[in-house]
Amino acid sequence: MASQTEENYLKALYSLSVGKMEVNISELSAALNVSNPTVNSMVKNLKSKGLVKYEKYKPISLTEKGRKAAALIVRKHRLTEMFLVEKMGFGWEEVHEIAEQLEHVNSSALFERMDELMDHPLVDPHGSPIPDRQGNISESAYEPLSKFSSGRKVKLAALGHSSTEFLKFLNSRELSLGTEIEIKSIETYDGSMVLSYQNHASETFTKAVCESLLVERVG
Amino acid sequence: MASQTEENYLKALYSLSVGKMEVNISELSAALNVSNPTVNSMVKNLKSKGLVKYEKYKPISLTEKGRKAAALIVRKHRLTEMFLVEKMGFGWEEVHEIAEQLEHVNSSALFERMDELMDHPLVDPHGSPIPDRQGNISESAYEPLSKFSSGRKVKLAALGHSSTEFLKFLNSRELSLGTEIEIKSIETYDGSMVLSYQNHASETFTKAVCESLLVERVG
DNA sequence: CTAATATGTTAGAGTCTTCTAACAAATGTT
DNA sequence: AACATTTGTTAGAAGACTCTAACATATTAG
Ligand SMILES: [Mn+2]
Ligand SMILES: [Mn+2]
Ligand SMILES: [Mn+2]
Ligand SMILES: [Mn+2]
Repeated sequence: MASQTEENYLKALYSLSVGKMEVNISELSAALNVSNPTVNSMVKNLKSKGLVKYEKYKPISLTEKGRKAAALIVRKHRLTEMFLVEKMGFGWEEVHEIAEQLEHVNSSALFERMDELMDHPLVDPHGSPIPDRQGNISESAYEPLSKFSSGRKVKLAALGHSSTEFLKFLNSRELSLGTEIEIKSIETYDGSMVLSYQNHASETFTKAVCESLLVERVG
Repeated sequence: MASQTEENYLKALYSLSVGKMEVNISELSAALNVSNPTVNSMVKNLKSKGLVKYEKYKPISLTEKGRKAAALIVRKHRLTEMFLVEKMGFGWEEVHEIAEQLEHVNSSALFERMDELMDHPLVDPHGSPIPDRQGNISESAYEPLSKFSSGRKVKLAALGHSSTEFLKFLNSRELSLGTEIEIKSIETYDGSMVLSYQNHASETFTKAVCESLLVERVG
């Protein structure tokens, strides 16, 4: 059984590994808000437990065992977030901090019950996929809105990141997952996009925002 | 903010203080499954934080601050147990271990939402009262079934203790909170009672069991 | 009241997680 | 290539929580 601290290291390593296959000591210390020497010693510890691959001065990667362990924590995190939104009425911007704690609860019964009560959801409230009981995850193939051109109709499917500030910003624009969006025009100077959706005829979003809006084609 | 470990000490101290006003080092170490010296040093630590009163070789008691802190953890524990039973379909014998972990989650929003979703329940699934937001608790005045005499009609209101084994035993006899019970007869030799309730015309319970069945008079 | 027993305390140490200071290796820049 | 910068490692220490062994005090029994 990994400690709560070890679990947080595994999960951070897992998130940082998306796309890339290897992670630096410094990236991990930044993500976890601890010093480099702290990460260095914890990585040695995780190596001794067969959870990470690591050689002095080389980047770190998860072993298959470590990847699975991390995915199962992510599963608990995302099931919790979805449960808080779907069954307890929280907003999508309120759930991450709570899930950060609940993900360490040791009770398969609790998370299996959440899963059942929600009819086995496939994604969390931010559109990120929920790993299955075996730790397998179907990485979603959505593309950033910024990749599309004027006139295109798309549907908001997920977010590139889910900071509270970003989520509150989207709330203020009444933009939520599943919303159908039409690209009215694109400003060539700074890449900002003018969008139309629901009862918003014309809302402008910066390029940075549009890169974090992951969408799928519609129609 | 008290650590999870400190919270468990406070809560144990709180439970052991019911009735009595003071608690021994040894009682506490037995309850928490740690050694006497461990408790000794933790008690000094809690004293330094103003949570307990303690002098060398004397029994321990909670300060008002400590009592309130403990009651608020008990509140989270019992709200969680009730939520797991009422909203997630767990049995009353399954929830204690999960609540033992969830009670340490730092999120007033989570527990307030549970409270709201259940319409501010007054007791947990074992009939124990839930302290209010201020840490006030209304100690219930139920009496053990063993105190009553033959012919008396009562209603099961709470349990003297809630070990998994006891709860499973009550499940096997289809006895749950709220059940109306009539005392058919009492065996003078060993104090065992023959009870009638619901579709059980005649069930015998030992004195020990009847002392843990807390009831209120009916009719 | 003394002796035996039970209970509580101190000392010293170990694990886990973290830090800072100092040093070493790798990388980037002229 | 030589120097400067970034990145990673080692050493040493601290705090939180736990233990065992040894000692001290309090309680109980004769
Ligand atoms: Mn999250
Ligand atoms: Mn976490
Ligand atoms: Mn309980
Ligand atoms: Mn607990």
